[in-house]
Amino acid sequence: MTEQLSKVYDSKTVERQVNELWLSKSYFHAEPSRPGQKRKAFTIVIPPPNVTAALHLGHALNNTLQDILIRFRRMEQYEALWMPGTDHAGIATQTVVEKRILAEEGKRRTDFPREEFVKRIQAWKDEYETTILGQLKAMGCSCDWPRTRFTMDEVCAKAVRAAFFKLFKDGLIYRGKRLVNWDPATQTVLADDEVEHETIQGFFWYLKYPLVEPVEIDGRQTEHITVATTRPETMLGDTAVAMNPADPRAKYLVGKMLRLPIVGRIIPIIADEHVVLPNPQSEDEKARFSTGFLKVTPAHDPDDWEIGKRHNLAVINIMAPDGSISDKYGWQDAAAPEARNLLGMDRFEARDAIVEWFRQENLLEEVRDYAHEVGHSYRSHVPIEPYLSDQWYVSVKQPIPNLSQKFGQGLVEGTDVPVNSLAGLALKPLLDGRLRFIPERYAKTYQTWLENLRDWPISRQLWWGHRIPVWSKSVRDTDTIRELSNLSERVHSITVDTDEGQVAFACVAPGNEDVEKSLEARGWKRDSDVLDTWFSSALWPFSTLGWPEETPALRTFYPGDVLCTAREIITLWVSRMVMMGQYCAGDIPFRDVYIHAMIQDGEGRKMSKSLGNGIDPLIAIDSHGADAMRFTLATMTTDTQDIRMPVAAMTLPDGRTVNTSPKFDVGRNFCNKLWNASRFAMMNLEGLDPAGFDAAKLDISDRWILSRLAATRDEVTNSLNAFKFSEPLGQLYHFFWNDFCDWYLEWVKSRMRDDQSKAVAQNVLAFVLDSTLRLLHPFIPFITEGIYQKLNEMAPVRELKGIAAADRAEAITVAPWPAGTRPMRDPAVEEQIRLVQEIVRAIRDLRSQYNLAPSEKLTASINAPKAMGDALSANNGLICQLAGLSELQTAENLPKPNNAATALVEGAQVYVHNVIDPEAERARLEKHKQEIEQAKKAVESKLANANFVAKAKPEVVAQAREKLQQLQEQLKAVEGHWAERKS
RNA sequence: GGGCGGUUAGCUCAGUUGGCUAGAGCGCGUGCUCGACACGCACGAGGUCAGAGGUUCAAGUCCUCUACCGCCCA
Repeated sequence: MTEQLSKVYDSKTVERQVNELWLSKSYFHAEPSRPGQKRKAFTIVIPPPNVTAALHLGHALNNTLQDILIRFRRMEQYEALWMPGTDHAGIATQTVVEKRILAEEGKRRTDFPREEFVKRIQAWKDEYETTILGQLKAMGCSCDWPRTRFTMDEVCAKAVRAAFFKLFKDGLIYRGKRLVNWDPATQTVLADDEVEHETIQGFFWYLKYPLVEPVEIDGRQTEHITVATTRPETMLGDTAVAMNPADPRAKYLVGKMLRLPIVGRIIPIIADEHVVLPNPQSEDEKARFSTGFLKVTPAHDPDDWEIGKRHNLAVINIMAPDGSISDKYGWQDAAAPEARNLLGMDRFEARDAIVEWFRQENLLEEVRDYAHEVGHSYRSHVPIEPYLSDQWYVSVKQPIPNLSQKFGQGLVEGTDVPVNSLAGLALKPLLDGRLRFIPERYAKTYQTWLENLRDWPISRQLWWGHRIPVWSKSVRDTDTIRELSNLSERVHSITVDTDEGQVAFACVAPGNEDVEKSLEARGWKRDSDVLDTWFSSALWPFSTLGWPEETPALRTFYPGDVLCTAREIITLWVSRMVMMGQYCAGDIPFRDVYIHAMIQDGEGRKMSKSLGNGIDPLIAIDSHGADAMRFTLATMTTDTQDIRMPVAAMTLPDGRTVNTSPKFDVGRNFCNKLWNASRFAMMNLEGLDPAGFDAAKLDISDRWILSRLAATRDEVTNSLNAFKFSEPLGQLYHFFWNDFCDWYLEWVKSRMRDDQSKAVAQNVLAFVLDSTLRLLHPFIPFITEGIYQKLNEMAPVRELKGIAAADRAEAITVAPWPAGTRPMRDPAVEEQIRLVQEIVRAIRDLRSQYNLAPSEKLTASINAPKAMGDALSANNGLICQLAGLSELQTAENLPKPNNAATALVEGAQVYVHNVIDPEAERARLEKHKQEIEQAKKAVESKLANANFVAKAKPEVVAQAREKLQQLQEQLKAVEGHWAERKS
């Protein structure tokens, strides 16, 4: 005899054993040679977690959902590839390591040579990559582990070089002087999406600027105009003051000159429609705060930059890269002592000093409280400084002529986005319906972003990342151009006018280290910046498969199928993958984008380190088990935006206090139930003989559970196809716990003691258990595999001869998804059992109401109409078994015995005999009567409404009539009994 | 400022195209230690579906407005 399942479900043991099995057998490996006529490929690429830190619960959710999808498809016999890996996360990782080294060693990045510092980050990456991959395995993620990639490994680096070169050659990469989002703390540029907007309680300062010559306005001598600003320190770089031409004062003032305080610079008053007209009564806050005069600082404000371009204003940068006031970066008229005093001050110090100066000079007219949005670095959290800087850009709306044949040309309808521009390549598939968001509403985020897309700044002043493969040299050196001319295929170059004259920039194609060396030997300098992290992330779906090489993996698994991610990176990441997928690999990288919810704590706050409300997946796995965690996460995944997960502290044996959630109990309880039900089933499978099965001998409970199984199988399959997660789990929960455990297993117990019925029951039991495990496997893979392995020992063949063939597998993870079993569906049987269940519940209710011990066998009878009575009589045994009856009689017009308690079930009256508590019975009947009367009144008034009868669908009216009749009968019965009791 | 989501039982959430007396899990109450499971079994209590108005024979569901909570973008 084989050993049974252990009595207690121990998640840790099962998870360890099962993981060993899976990994030793390489079940998750996807082989490019296998897909063909019969077998199709199915691909999901993991959103590569950042190597900055260990995974949190959001990752657990994200990866659980991906695993459910990939396991489902693998069981559906797709060649399913889940590509794993991690992301170097440039700025984020570098910042984390910088902070740690500063805290532990008191050293800054600049204290290290570049190579050495990068090595330190590499070490951090190695540590966290190991942690992360370990976490994913602990969660049960069925990734193709040997394929694991890292965005900076050799394979990905090659793709980055190839993609960059292609863009450069197509003229899509350019160097531009632009106002960028500058983070003075980390001293790097941030993309628009990396800027977080926070509302700040700040001030509007009203500064008076003197006119060079006083001006008479409507008879009044005017010596000053007043500008309002939230950032007074930028006034040092003002090169004009603008006013709206519609302002009545404009005709007197436009063209006049001002003397800029502190600096003494003479600047003009210009007319620009961008300026908001003052209006104290306006709804618009800006109009209420406006003076009508806008100081224009082109070097330090994006709007002013635009105004400056329109009016050809000078651009004066007054700050050093660290955000301090400086005359070394473009400010040349800092001669006045007041101005020189400010040099070297931090921007916020300078703000205070300048406001103070205005106050002392009586030029500070007013200070008003003002709440406004200020951009902050998502990394260092300091306010962003708009800053003038040379950066590399990718042109996103420029038509790419060599793609017009494949992708067409002209504009995407209703936009200024050319079809064959990068933005167009990403936008068009959505509009064509080839790219789909689930839930659909997120398509709008994607679409709007692409329609309003600005060029993508891709250089970052960091050390950790893909170094930009561009070398430069001044053209004044006469050799420069000649040096390039014989390298045409391996190098592409452009010439740019810079402050230092003409400079040649050469991009070297990948795999030409010799060229790089020879250029450097001749004085060419490699760009010291690295690429935006999202550049390599954008290539992830194909760089991981070996692009630009035409590898078998790339041919088989690209384009992929599903991307599963959070909504916050729809713009940053999803759109860029589509863009680059189209541009580099010629097709969209996936068809379906599933956007899942964000996990919040019980109060609806984001989980974060600073709030201390995060949950470590490994802690949840430790406290409840990986399957329990997955079950709970999946069951909470509906298509809402947020998931609330109450957080509770827990003390570990070692005394540490950590967070977990009572929500995981739901999953743990389910797993425990599954374990025990399986254990019970297997205890009864000894001597199972598939050959002895005879479909003709199925009893009604068998036919019922098979029908329910078939229905559940179809529902779950449909739900998963539609990217539902909570729904299929709910269906399985109900089927397994309510149908299978509460009813079928209870009924099967007695049949197991009877040799006549045992053979059939055993076969059905084994079959249903097997199918149930398979349906549950994508959600809770460990426990289902553990039980399946045992089932393979105990009952190697699970088939129902003539109904369902055996399709065994050595592991459930590679077992086929249960086949459609439509012939097993039997609505008539389901209806009969439903009725049986109603009767059983009614009797249990009476038992409970009259405090009859569960062990006490009762006698009952049922007065039911002929058809119903016949059905019930046929199932007498089932009712007696689960209602605890020793005797049950069912017939039409059966009189009510004395001392019986009554329950009404549809058209039938159920009598439980020898219950002697007339008082309680009368109260019950009274209550019942009221309920029925109330329901009856509702239906009656509906039917009394002529409009309802005339306009509602006929079947609805018929239904109402039927209902009324039933209620009338019930009322009659109840009234009869009630009267009886009363007498 | 623009966009999106939410508000249903004490809690966390379901509720398809409008149609039986609005469901589940947890929690709560009562009773169960009968040979799988107390992480369990049975039964039960608990809801003016945020508010107002409208469409309709019929509204949790569709429309309008309001309030509150939250997210994304500028």
